[in-house]
Parts: sequence; C-alpha cells; structure tokens
Amino acid sequence: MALLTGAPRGTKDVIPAQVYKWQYLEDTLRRCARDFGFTEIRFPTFEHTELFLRGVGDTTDVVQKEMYTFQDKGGRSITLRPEGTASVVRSVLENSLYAAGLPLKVWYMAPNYRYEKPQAGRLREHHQFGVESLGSASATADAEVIGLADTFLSRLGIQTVALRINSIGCPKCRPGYHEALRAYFNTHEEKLCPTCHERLERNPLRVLDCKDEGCRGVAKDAPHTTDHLCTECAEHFEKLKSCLSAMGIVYTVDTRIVRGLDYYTKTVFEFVTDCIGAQGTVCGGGRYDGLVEALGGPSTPGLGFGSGLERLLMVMEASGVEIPKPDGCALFVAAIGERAQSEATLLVHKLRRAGVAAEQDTMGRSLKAQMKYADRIGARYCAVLGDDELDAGEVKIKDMTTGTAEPCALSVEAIASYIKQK
RNA sequence: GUGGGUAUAGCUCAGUCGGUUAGAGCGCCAGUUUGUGGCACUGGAGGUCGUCGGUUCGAUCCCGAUUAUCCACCCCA
Repeated sequence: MALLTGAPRGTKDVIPAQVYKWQYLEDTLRRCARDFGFTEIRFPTFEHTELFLRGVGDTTDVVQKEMYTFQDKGGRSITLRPEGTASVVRSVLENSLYAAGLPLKVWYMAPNYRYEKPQAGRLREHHQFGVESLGSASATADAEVIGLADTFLSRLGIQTVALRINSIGCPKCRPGYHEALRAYFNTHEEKLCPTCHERLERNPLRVLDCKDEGCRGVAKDAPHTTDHLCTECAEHFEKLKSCLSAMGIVYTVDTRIVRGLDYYTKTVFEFVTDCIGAQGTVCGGGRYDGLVEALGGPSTPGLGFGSGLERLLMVMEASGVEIPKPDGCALFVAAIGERAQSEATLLVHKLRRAGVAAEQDTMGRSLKAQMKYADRIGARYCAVLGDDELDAGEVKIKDMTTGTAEPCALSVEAIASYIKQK
C-alpha cells in the first residue's frame, strides 16, 4: 500500500486498541491530583516565543536548539510549548489567579513539543502530567508535591522507580558553589572528556552527571552542592528530608542531580527507573522561587513537576502492570432475514438510547459469521432475531461466557432490564 | 547535532551462496449441508522485498545515496 505520508518523525498515534491504557492512566492521575487538592488548568498549545526565552532560560538546550518556533501570519514569533510550567505561570499572572488566595495548586495534562532526535522514551511530541504549587516557600509544600508524585506512581502499580532529591541552592549561594566546582574541575581539567570542557563553561553542575570514566573519577571527590548552601537553603533541605521521612517516602540524596531548565532553585528531584532504556526519568521537577518574578509577576515562590505519560506507560508495560479493559458491547443482536434485519436495527437503536451498549451486523454476514464477530468484539450477551422470534415475541439471550441462553420478551424494556440487572 | 543497528504480507519474522510463479506463524475473509461464537480442519485475499541510482545477461539479495525506524551520546518527561 502506497501511503501518501507517514506521521511526522517523533510522533505517535494512539490506536483504538490501545486507548484504554491512556484513559486509565489519565483517570488515575486526575483522581490523584484531586485528592491532593489540585485543580485543573488548561492553556494554549502555543505561546509567544518570548515566554520561553525568559521562563525556561535562553541558555538551555531546550530553548537553544529544540523549540518549534515559527512566525505566524501576523508576524509574531510563536513557539509550540516545550514544557508546561512557563505557560501555567503566564496564565496565573494574566488571570490574576493568585488574588483568590494562596497557595494556588493546579495540574495540567498536555502535549509538549521539542525538536529532538527520537529514541526510546523520547519523542518530538510527548504528553506530560504536571502540577504547580504557587505561593508557599515552605518545605512542606515541596513534600506535598513530591508526595503527590509518589502516590500516583504507587497507585499506577509502578514499583521500579526510585526518588532522588537534591538542593541546588538559590541565587545567593549558587555562585559560590559554581566557583568552588570550577576551581576543583580546573585542577583536574586534563582528565575530563571534551564535552565536559564545554560544560565547565556553561553549567559546571553537568560535569557531575557525566558517564565518562575519567569524569566520574574526578566527579567522585568534587565538592557537593549541599556543602555550599546558605543557611536558608540548608534549613529548607533539612526540613524537606524530615518531612519525607515522616511521610514514609523513601528517597536518596543525589548531589549529581541537575536539571536542564534555568528556573530551578533549592529543591530538585527525579523519579527514575532503569527498565525503559536510557531515558529513565519518569517524573522530574523542583522549586522555582524566582520564576514568577522573572515573568513580570509579584515575587512568589513555587514548585512543580512534569511527568511523561509515554514513559509512565512504558514503565507500566515493562513491569507487567495489568491495566483493566473497559466493558465493550453488552448485547449483540444477530439477525436472520430482511424482516429481522430491519427489526434488529430498530431494536439496537432503542437499546442504545436506553443506555445499553448494543451492536448489530452491518456487513451482511451469515448468522455464523455474525456470532463469530460478536465473539471477537467481546459481546457479553447475544440475541438471535429471526422470523420465529418475531412471531413468538420472544428472544433467547445467550451468555457468551457460559454459552447458556435464557428467554426474554421481545421488547426494548424487557431486554434492557434483563441486560442491566446482570 | 554525533555514532551504531535495521528496512520482505495488517503483525512477528524466515529466505534467495544474484536466476522462472518470494514463504511461515498469527490476524482477516469464506467454507466444513439447512438458524448459533470460542476448538479443529480446508480454502482465499493480501507484498512494485522502503525509495532512487550503480554493477550485472539478470538485483529483493552486491555497492552507493536517500528516507524512515530502533538504540546510544547530548538533553529531558
């Protein structure tokens, strides 16, 4: 078959046979957000490019080389959203949502676009569930957000993820740390890989995360962020750790965690797995106390996370989580002959209007083929309608799982109540 | 952006040391007598062997390019 064109690189269709998995995942996430007191927010798929330059940070890879940016017919520079947080903050400011009282706790589920080279767990269009909590500077808010992530992961039956946390400090203490880090790495420069020489300039934190053997050796004894925090940041981090422990949430402090978005301050965290390939971060986020102000709003602390739906489904798949399939056809009405055919059409239509998921043949198949079809689509019950039944005013309703049949009066009401009572 | 693997039926894959009509399993459709699915058996439909070019008497197979896809780096969800 010559196909005109395939789907764009890095995008994925969700075919009918698979949607139930997405629906299950989405329902679970929605319920979890509600239980934690978060409400949904929706925003456009594209924004002014400026928002991301300032919000995400114009030195980040996401902004520098991964954005889908174009000029619209009005000459505006528009960008397809590469991540959700900037849009949320923009919407909050634009609609003065903070005026209704703080904290403001919102969640979203939306596609993101990044021009990347696709691989396992990495797409050009991917979907994220994310939450943002604005207004509280307290570590309790951090614990609440992390607690929400921990909860939905466990509700989804995902056990193969580990929580890693770190604190990367604030604008007060971070420069000092960066200096200490640069000074340390400069004394070992000859052992670092070429990419890390670049990293040293842009973001020395990244060197800590390099997988190169030489870099690992050097990074092992590098100064830790946590040793260079100002008292405020250090106290915040301690408070978070004790909150998590009190909540029974297992974590490890990983001083190599660095996030690629500029707005993070203090707490950063990741839930990672090793069962879906190299892109193992299933949920990542942190605090961004300077972001709201950077986007022109009042100085407001906040934090949040993003979680990739495709990756969550991959982990669920890899760890054998069984996702319940929704009910399909409740009653298949097989018809023999033209008279029964049109009676069946009427019957099925009325049953559907009465709330019964009924089906009939539209392919002109033989009775046997109709039965086969009913079986294939997973019909719970099946009724054969022919001249005999029409004359007698009664049909046999066959239970497709047991193979036994019971008689029922040939009326919409009788059949509907028979199916519903089961 | 860099590197490696792969490309044959709807799906998972064989195969041709280069030679006539390219196969299997699963799936789909039909039949195995007259009004009943799952099991079994039989048959059928379905492929320009990713695309373009080169070598050759001859290419699905060898070579080159291109595209797609998978995986890793980078980065992130």
